[in-house]
Amino acid sequence: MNFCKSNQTVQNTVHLIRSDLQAAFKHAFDHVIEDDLIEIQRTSQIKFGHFQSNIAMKMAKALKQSPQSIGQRLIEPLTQHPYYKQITIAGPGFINFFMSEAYFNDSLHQMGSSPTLGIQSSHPPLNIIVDYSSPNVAKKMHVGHLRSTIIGDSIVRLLTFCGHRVIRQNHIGDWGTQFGMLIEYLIQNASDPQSADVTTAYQAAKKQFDDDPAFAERAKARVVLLQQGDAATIAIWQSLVENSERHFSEVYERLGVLLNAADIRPESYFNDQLQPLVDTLTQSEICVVDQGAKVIFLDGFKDQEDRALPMIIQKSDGGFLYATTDLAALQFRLERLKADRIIYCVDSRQQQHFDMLFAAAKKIGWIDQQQLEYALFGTVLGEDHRPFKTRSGDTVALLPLIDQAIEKAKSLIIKKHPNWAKAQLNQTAQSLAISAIKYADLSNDKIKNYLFSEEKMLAFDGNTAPYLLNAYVRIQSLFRKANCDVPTAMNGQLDLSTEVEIQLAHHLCYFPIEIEAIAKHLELHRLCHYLYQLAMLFHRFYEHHPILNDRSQESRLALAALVSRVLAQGFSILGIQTIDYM
RNA sequence: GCGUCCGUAGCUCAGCUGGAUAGAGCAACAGCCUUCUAAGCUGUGGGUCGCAGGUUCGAAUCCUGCCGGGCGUGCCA
Repeated sequence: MNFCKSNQTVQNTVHLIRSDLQAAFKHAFDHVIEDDLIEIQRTSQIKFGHFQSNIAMKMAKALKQSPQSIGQRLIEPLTQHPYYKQITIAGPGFINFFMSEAYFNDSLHQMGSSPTLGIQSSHPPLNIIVDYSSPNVAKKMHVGHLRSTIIGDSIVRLLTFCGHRVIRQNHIGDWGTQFGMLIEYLIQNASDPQSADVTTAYQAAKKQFDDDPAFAERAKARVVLLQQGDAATIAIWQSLVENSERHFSEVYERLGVLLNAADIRPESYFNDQLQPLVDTLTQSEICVVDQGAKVIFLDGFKDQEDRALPMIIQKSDGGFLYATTDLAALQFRLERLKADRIIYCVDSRQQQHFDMLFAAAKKIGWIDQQQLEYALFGTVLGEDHRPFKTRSGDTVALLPLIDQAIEKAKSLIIKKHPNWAKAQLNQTAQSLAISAIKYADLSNDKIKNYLFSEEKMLAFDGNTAPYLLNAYVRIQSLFRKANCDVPTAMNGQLDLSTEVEIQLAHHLCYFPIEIEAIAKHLELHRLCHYLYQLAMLFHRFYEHHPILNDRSQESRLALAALVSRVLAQGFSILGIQTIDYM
């Protein structure tokens, strides 16, 4: 399956080199080698040229010749194409290709004339479901929801950019026994469920549940009322849900993520389907009764005593579990939403649960060609390398965390621009802080735990949002000074002459290929790394070359314009807002 | 115990399907603003890639076994 396709000069050039090598091989050794045996890769260092092939080393044994002599015979007939500037044999036998200015001019021109920077939409588009964020009603969103929300949002943007039909699913936790005690507590204290501070109420309810047996009894009875659909109970529950959803919306809006009310498909949505689902699975003997519970046994899962560990889908008391809801949600996504690919953006601690879910779906026979996968992520750690908590040991709430980052950004901006108007200061600080939080998360390999450091994420040096945004801001400033804009500058004639310009061009050309690879494996940190290198190369270019009022102004502005577009496109995929001043 | 993930410079992290002398940033030291945003650029020092085997022309990368750490492991989510 193709998740994203790049089709432009670079890729055509890779094909060109490959087929040239193939022809040369046939000519020199009367031997046909298969396409996929000839890898063409980007060189590790600029002194080795722009592309390289290791085919001479691969074939040395079979041909009983040294890689160097094989390489030598291969490159002789290769030197004709105007895209090749120089071809050399080096090191243990690499064939290094140095590309010509014509190649870079053509590549950049083609990229610049494409509205999608050379990325071709996937045909046909796939229905891709991204399950992310998934906060719980009756709890404020906290740092534990941050990664799923940010990573999921970026995955949605990435796959949308690649031309897919992406369906967001926010599987919020709005059902379960805990609502019995919460509702009972609110009734007892005559609290308004629309406006109550649910986190505090929840904690108090839990405490009373543990300490007061009479309350616990009433809470349990309330669960039954809720499940039976008692009108008064449902009304309170509904208010609680609305209360929480307003809070979720506020967080999503402040973070600038795409999730909205229409993406919410809560646990309660599947309530009616749980019993029928269990019954069907029982009838087909996929689900069996074990120790009083209804379970599905799956190969390869063991408990602590090395016995088969089943997935429990109905408790011995008749209650359902999150495995049941997830199973029903999966069925819904496959059958009703016609999912081709489903991506669960969840904490890596849930891996086993989802392994079981996927295995169950296969056992039931729901899965044909569709792909179930997850974007697993590690824990957010504090500077002490322990899970990120407040000083008192509580989970860190999201809104105060965002506010704090904004304050920090403000103080940094004031140092540089003491005279900025309040509105500009606030707006820039907000953009910078949100970008910093997102970028810090996305730039780390998501499977690893990551260290949350406000200091580092807002640093102006290194692989941070401010550093990248600064490259963008510098370009916008250039265009203001030149009285020109990006689309106009894009039409300028390129005339690349220096090593730094060529390096920048070479890196730009790789954008579509990077995006293609990133979309396949959902490696967002790789996009960050790519953009970081682009920003670094641009800063170097900017520092070493005069741009305005230089005889190369037209060419250099065209180059800057393309950098601007690629940065902006990259930021857009990461969910980062561009700014024009900082 | 079993499963799973992680282990790369003092610190935070890259290293793509195996490829050349393992790369950035921070921190340390030394330079660069009468021209486009110095929130920048240039240079120096710093690594037994957890350990040991194996596969290979070639291993941080693949395989096996250890060591260390996180997480999960039957009716919570």
